[in-house]
Amino acid sequence: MVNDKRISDAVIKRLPRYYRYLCDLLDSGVTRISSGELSRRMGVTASQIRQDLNNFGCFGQQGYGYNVELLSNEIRKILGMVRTYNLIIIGAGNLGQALCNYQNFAKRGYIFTAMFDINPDLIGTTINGVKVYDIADLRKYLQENEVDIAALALPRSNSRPIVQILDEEGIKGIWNFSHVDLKVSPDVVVENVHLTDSLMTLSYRLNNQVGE
Amino acid sequence: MVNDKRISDAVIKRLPRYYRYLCDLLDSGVTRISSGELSRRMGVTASQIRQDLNNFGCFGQQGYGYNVELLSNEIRKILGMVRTYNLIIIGAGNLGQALCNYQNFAKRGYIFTAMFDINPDLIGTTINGVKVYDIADLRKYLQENEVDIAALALPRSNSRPIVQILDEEGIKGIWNFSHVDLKVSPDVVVENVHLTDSLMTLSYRLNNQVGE
DNA sequence: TAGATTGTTAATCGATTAACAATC
DNA sequence: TAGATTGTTAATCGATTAACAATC
Repeated sequence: MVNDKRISDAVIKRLPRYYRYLCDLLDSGVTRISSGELSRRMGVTASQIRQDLNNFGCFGQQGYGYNVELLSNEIRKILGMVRTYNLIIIGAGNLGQALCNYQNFAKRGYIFTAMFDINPDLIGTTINGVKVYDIADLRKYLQENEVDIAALALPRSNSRPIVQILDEEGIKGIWNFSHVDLKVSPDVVVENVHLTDSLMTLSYRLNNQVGE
Repeated sequence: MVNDKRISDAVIKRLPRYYRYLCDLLDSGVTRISSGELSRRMGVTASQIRQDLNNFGCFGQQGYGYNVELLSNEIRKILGMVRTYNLIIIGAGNLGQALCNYQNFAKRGYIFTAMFDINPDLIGTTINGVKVYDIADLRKYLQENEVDIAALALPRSNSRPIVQILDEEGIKGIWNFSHVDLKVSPDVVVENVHLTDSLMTLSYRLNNQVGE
């Protein structure tokens, strides 16, 4: 894909939701949908749906709407879900294990290939078929294996040196669950999941009764 | 607080990050900070920081900047972190257990008081001091106990009837980890954490090398 | 063909940034 | 006092919504 005008983050963040609705429609046997009908179901404007999609191509047909299967496939392509990704998990604690045990990721092509921890009791064990390595072997592992994404599921206090190793060994993406902003090379993609921040936002809205 | 002009979601979402930086500053013994210096550290504009804060009050002083402790306290108040919240976790699987075991939430006043599951092997057990109840007893529990927030950590297929019970029994907030959009009364606050969506966004950016 | 619905341009709305008077 | 920095207004930028010609 040639780099046309840069696509805004707001649009990208909406794509997975479109994809989810389209998959649901497909499952319930709906073959075509108009932006108007989809807008009613999703609670967004039809204009926005059409604008968003037209950032990537013309997937609809005047007078008909969108073919659900075709459109869902297109979005899958746009999101890069037409290949598999190798993920490692740094931190084999509760969260790391939860991620590793969650079956839906593998279904969509996100494959956990290794976990790393500092705790000797965990090193050498296997979680959902994934081996837990000594964190000391992280660099070696990265040099010998193809890794796309590292999920950071460790306390923020330990993340700095780990992130440096990941960066130096050319990691492409970091899925960051540790409660700190990462400093990495500009070509490393970081996706933050700050659970504490999310909970704070929730409690703000609880007290200022925004509702929905 | 009187309902002035409605404060935008974008602003609210940035508050926890300000709060995090301010706490870090406090920990490292910094007592005052200007919007200019904070903007350099956080990588946002000073204008934005001042605009954001002035939605809630005048916390700074010309020629001086902001008192770190005072400002962090103000933001804590704004976010509603000056009281405790009772949370229950629906779904005592890996994710539910991970949430329950994470110590940082309790530190900030988010207290897990009960878990619920459908699995007989889990019911009656205790995780990090929190008892796992039969999901069949959810309604009764809600009627007999003060619950502020329910964390939904269960498969999407099971969420519908559970959400209805929560709604009917007057839950105030739902922290939704299940991969589906909830239909609830307009006064129930929903905060979504869609991990799969987050991973899709990451893989999009991986393929379209946005970097940072 | 007539009706429906897209793709796309134009209008509106809101959020971010810049500028600067007020003031500590 | 002079320098620094806020709070706030004005300018800019970008995102959302509305409108409609094109066309299936």
